[in-house]
Amino acid sequence: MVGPVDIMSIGVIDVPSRKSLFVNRIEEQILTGRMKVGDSLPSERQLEEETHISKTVIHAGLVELEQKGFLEITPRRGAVVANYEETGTMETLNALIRLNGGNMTKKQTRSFLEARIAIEGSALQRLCENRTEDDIRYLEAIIDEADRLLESEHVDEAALAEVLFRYHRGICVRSRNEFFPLLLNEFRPIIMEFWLRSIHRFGAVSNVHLAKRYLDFIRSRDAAGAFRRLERSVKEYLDSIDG
Amino acid sequence: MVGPVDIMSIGVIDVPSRKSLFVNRIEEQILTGRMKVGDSLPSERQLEEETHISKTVIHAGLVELEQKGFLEITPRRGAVVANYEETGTMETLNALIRLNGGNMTKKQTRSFLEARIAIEGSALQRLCENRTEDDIRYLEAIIDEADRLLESEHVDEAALAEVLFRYHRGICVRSRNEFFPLLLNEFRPIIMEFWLRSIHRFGAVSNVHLAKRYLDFIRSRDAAGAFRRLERSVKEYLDSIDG
DNA sequence: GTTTTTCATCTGGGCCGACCAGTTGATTAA
DNA sequence: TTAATCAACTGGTCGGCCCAGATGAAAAAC
Repeated sequence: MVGPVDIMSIGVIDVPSRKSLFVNRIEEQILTGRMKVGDSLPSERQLEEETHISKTVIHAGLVELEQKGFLEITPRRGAVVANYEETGTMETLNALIRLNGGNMTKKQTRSFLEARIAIEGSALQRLCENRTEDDIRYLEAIIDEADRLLESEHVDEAALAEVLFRYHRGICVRSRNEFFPLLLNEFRPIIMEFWLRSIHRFGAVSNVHLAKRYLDFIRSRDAAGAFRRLERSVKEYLDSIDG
Repeated sequence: MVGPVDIMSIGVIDVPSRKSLFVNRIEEQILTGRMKVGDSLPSERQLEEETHISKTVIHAGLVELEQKGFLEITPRRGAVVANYEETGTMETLNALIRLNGGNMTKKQTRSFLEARIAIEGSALQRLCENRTEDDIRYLEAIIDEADRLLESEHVDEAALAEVLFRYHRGICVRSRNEFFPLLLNEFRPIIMEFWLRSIHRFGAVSNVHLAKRYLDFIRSRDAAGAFRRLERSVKEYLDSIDG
C-alpha cells in the first residue's frame, strides 16, 4: 500500500491551466507597467500565434481579465488596457496582492484596516443599538466553534481564521445592513490572510478572546465602547508591523 | 445620409451575446425563487441541448455566475444554487437590483446610505486632515465639468450623475486609501442610480452646490464639519423618500 | 447473505480549429 | 470631391475531442 519511497515526500504537482498562465502573464505585463493604460492588445489571433494557445482559451482569458478590471473589450474592435484605478474592483486588488505572493504593502495594510474600521465599526455600532437575544445566540454559536478548535493539541490555524471571518461577517449580517456582509465577502481573501497573520502574531487564544470581548460590548449595548475597542486592536496591529 | 424615416427614431439595437442571455435567464430563475438554494443545475451537456447554446458558452456562463456568487460549482460533480447571502458580493446585489428594474427597496436604500456614510465619511475625514493644494485643484476640475453641464438649456442628467460619481470617487481617491475608490467602483451602478434620483428630487443645481460645499470643508480642513454635512444630506434624502 | 471489487457512465475542465457576423479602411466608382 | 464597395480583420460562437475524478450498479469474492 505504501509506495517505494515514503521518506522523501514529493507532494502533488498541480498543472496550471494554459488559461491561468496566459492571464497571469498579461496581468504581470500590466502591473509592471510594460503595458500601459490605453495600450491596445494584439488581436486574439495574433496572441494565439504568439503563445501557441488556441483562440478559444485566449478569448476566455481576455474575458476573465475584463471581469477583473484589467481590460476593456469592445466586440469586433479589440481590447485595451483599462485604467484599473477607474474600472478596478476588489477583485483587481486581490489579483494585485496575489501576484505579489500574498503580501500587502504597508500602505495597503493601513488602507485595509481603515476600511475595516469604517465598515465593521459602523456595523458594530448598529448592532449594539439594535441587538436581540437571537443575535447573541447566533454569535455565541460561532464563538463555540472557535473554542472547540482551541481545545485541540495543534490548532488548525486556517480553520480558525475561517471561523473568525464568519464571526466578524456575522456581526455585519446581524447589523441589519444588507451591504456590509457583501462587502466583507468581497474582501474575503484579504481578510483571511489578515487573520492568519494575526493568529501568528498574537496567538490563537488571544484572537478568540478578543472576539469574545466584542460580544460583551454587544450584550451590554455599549456601541461607543465596542468602537473604541476595535480602533485599539487595529492600532495595536499596526504598531506590531511597524516594529 | 438620412434614412427614409427620420421622424420616429428607432435607436440602436444592440444584440445581446448568447452568454449574457443565458446568464440572465439563470439569474432570473434564481432570484425569482424558481430555483432554490441548494438545487442542482442540469449538467453542462444537458443545458447545451436544452438551450441550443454550445457547451463552451454554457461553461463560460456558469463560471461567471459562480463569480457573481449565484452558483457553487464542484468539478466533476455539478453546479448548485449557492446561498447568495453567504457567497454573494456587490455584483450579486447589483444583479438583484437590476432585475428589479433598478429600484431598491427602502431597506436597501437605507443600507446603501449607511454604507456611504461609513466609507465616504471616512474618506472625507482623512482627506480633510491630509489634503494638499493639488487635491483641491483635482476636485475643482471635476466641479468645473459639472458647472459646464449646468450652463446648457436642458441639463444632461445622466452625464451629471456620472460627473457627481467621479467627484465623490475623487474624494476617495485623494483620501490616500487604496481600498475606498475600489469599493465605490463596486457600487457604481447603485450610486449612479442614486445620483439620478437625487437630481430628480432636489434638482441639478442643488446637487452641484452641495458638492461644492464639501470642497469648502476640505479647503478649511474641517473634518468634523464635512462629516456632519454628509450625515445631514443623507438624512434629508431618507426623509424625502419616507414622505 | 454480505462485503468487496470492477467498470461503464456521467460530470466538469480544458483545448482545438472552423465558422459567423459586424468593423474598418483602402480601393473603386460616381 | 464624394459615395459605394469589399477584402481583411475583429471578437463571439460553435461542436467536437480528450482528460480525470465521481458515481452507482453489476459482478465477484467471501
